[in-house]
Amino acid sequence: MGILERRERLRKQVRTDILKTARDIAREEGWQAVSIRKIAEVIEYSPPILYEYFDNKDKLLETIRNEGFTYLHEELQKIKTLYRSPEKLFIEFAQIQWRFMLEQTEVFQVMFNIEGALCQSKQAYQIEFAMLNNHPIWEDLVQIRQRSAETVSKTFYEWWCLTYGFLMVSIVTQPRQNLPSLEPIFMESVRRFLRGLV
Amino acid sequence: MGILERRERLRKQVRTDILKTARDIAREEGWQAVSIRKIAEVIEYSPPILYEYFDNKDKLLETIRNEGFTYLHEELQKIKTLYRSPEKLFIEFAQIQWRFMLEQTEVFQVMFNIEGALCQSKQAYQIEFAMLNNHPIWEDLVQIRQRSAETVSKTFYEWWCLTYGFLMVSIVTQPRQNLPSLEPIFMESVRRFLRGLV
DNA sequence: GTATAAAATTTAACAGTGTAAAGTTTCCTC
DNA sequence: GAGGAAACTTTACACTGTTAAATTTTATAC
Repeated sequence: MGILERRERLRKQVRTDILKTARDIAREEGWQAVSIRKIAEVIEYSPPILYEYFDNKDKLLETIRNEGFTYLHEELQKIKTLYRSPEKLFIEFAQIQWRFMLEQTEVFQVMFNIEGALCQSKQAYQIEFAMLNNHPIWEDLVQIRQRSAETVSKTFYEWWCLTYGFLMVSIVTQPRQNLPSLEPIFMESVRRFLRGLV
Repeated sequence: MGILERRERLRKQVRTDILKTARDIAREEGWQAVSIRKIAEVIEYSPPILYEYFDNKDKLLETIRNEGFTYLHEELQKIKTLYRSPEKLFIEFAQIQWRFMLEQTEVFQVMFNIEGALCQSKQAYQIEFAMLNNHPIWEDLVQIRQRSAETVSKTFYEWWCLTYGFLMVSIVTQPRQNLPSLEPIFMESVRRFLRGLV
């Protein structure tokens, strides 16, 4: 009896449709324009159906946020096998972060609660910083800085703030067409930071 | 006839009351909880009265944002007379930025559209970056870096992103009670940046 | 002091929001 | 085909920003 499986497939499809629609509306009109009713209209269901898939709007955004962080972790894992030099790895990852912000701006906005995106749950950040010990980029940081674990932990936070902070400021304060011209400046900041570490 | 003047005084008072109330609610419950009706209730007027003072909610937030930037500019002007060394000046200003974020968190949130605060008008940023040429901190940056105007302009943007970016990331991702412990890390980032400039 | 004009303020309304409860339809099993 | 469960919709509530119309308060002229 493939009925249950078919139902399960459909459920999964609707779920991803909801997430995609939310991102689409956010991309077109900004997060302040994303409403349960609008999503429902696009996926051609009545609004309460969304609550069969997500407890509330906040959990929906939390899912998008988590998917964003997951994507970046995966990208980092990929390039970890390509670059042996820690410096190269950091620089490459900074480029990935920049591209991510440009191409999936609306996801980035949810990840850091900017520009009208608001996800009250801060669980993702706790996980992010709790991962410190087995964070994909962590061991490389140890390689560059031959210091105590605490020092490296601090440096990791500095790195986090430098990269994501630069992206946040840029996306919030700069008009879209300006962003590409700012990438070299971002990369120079990253390189300067890495140089300052030795 | 002091009638008109009394009216004008009262108008000014109500206006500042509106701004203060908005900040108060934001401080207590977050910006997503700030509504025209709630502000009206606190200042004991009916909601439409607020539109006699601000065109719309966005302009109200814009005012709070502008006051935030103005405050920081003034603080910078003050310390400019105290410190002759550019490095010292930058470090001191970074400390002022940190204090400002801690003590006027809700204003900082509006300034950078984070955590539910959303002011669509981006005029303040345009002004901020247009001021580049006569920005209070600008001339000191030239002193440290003996380079072309373009290079210094880039470095100014890097500085902006480093400081405000660090604050943004910290305020969004960290629980309140963690923030004080992060100030030294912030200051170290700032010092490392300045060291990297020479 | 009262009538009149102007200014100040409120009430009512519209179209939108997230979300819960109740009602309805569709589907699957026996 | 009947019974029951699953899927889905309708309705409702308490909010939101904002506008137009109605009302009250105030200041001036007689």
